[in-house]
Amino acid sequence: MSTVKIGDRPKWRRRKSSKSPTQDDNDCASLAWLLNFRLDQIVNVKVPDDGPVFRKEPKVMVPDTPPAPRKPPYTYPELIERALREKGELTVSAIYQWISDRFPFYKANDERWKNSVRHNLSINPHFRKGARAPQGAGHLWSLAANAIDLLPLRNITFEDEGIALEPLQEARIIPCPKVIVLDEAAIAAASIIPDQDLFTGSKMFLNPVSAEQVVRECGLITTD
DNA sequence: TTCTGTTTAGATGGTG
DNA sequence: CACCATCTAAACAGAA
Repeated sequence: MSTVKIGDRPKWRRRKSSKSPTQDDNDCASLAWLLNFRLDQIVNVKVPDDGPVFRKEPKVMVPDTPPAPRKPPYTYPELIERALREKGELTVSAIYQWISDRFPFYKANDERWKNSVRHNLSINPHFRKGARAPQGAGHLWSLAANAIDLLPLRNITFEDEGIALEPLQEARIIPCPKVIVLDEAAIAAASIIPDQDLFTGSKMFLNPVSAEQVVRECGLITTD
């Protein structure tokens, strides 16, 4: 498990641009370099991180700011999953709201964790994008039919954190059309079956595992 | 313009 | 050490 991040220390790192360098990037007058600049890497001085600032006097260290809320021990997929199990289906902004309401660590005006939430919604097959939201921007997100409960896998619960949770309702499951489920199975199968041609449907299996078998073995659900 | 959604890339920590 | 899961950052496109 990763243990970093928000609030631990700033990351003055910027991703290398995938674009070719522009004139501005090479221009000495550009201030873009400043974003990467850390004084403490150039000279031997201590640059305080973003954490609470401590006064030197009195002898007892007193934080100037109240202690920052501790990062909850849940991953983003776990947080999103719980929100969706509790509410059925939510827009992205409602997921933000659900998380920041329950976990002060995730401040409503912090863009960083929200980016991660969107990232997880996009890449995690646990989550399905449904119809457009009736009002507001974006779509309604819900749990995929084959989504399993993530938290029990780690033997933790939200109650461990003293978080007041509403009773779970039967999550609204977006039924996956069989073709989509089989696509996922085909992808899974492709990872264990060398030389399978997904496009031509070639049957040159080195290991005779069919997509249907993967569906069965992996517990994927088909909806006819 | 802002928000949403997708994608890519890199960092980090755990595990075998 | 390699691999994996996760987190974070960022670029970018499309919709409202």
